[in-house]
Amino acid sequence: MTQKDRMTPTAHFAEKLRLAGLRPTRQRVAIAALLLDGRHRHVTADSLTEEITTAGLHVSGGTVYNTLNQFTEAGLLRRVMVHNDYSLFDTNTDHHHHFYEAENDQLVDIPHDDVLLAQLPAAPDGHEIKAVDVVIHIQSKDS
Amino acid sequence: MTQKDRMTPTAHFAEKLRLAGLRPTRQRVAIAALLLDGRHRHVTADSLTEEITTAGLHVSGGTVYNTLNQFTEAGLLRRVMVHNDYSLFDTNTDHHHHFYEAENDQLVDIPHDDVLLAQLPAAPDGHEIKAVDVVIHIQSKDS
DNA sequence: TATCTAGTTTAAAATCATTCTAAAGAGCCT
DNA sequence: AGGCTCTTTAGAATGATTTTAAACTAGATA
Repeated sequence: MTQKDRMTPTAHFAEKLRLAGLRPTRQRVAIAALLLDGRHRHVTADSLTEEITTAGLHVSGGTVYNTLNQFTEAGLLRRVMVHNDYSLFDTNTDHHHHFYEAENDQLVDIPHDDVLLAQLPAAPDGHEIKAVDVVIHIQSKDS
Repeated sequence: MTQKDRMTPTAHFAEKLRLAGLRPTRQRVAIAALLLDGRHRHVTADSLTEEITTAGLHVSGGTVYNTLNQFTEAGLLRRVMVHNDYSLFDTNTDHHHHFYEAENDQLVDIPHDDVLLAQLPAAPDGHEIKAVDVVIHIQSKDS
């Protein structure tokens, strides 16, 4: 039985935040409990606010944005770039890619191994590769 | 000597727009002359407005946005998705990828052949692949 | 446990890229 | 030239995100 198993859910997420260098405030722990439970999904500031409300809680709009940015910065979330309308965050931080259907603004994960990058260019002088994002744009066959 | 060689620059771009299904208005021809001359680069609504001004012309803000969107829709430009701050357009519509350095908001083209996608997943049912975008995020080694 | 302080949260205002509006203008067909 | 539709215009509106300044709190210290 690990330490984690003995912790209350709150203590578990508080610890996770501390490890990520973030002070475990009430708001951050609440959001972590919603987003970092291992379920993989895509959220927006709006959808997260909705979840918070549904959970019977309240976190100000500014804090929702700040938290999403801080979690991303800390590597607890991943920002997905497919359009410029609003920010999308992925609770799956493992290396994987995405299908994106613009017409319905649908984002679907692609398992890591389904894309094989056989050859990559060297990073420009003085730079190193931080991440490789592959977005496959798709559309309905009949559209 | 081709037809194109005999045309005035304006007639050449007007023709290009017509072929793309866009009525060659004064504003669209002017923007086409700036962006579609074969030079590969990345522009924003702002940088384009600046170019227009430098050329001694004036096009309203709304029209700059509309034109950028219409050109993209028509396949004369390509939208590049690397951040959510503002829209970026690539005058190179050939298939190629990008390096992106977030720290300095630097976007660099990667020649088509420098990335080899050896394996791609099948598109979800009823869908087909429209485009595959690869963005390689880089950072300075010392940062 | 009371106190302190830096980091946080808050609601509201501010920002800023982009889109929309209604009126004036311009391709282009006859 | 006349007319019809598509465009352009300046300015207002939108909407996501950030900023503000004041109130609050986690965590360290006494």
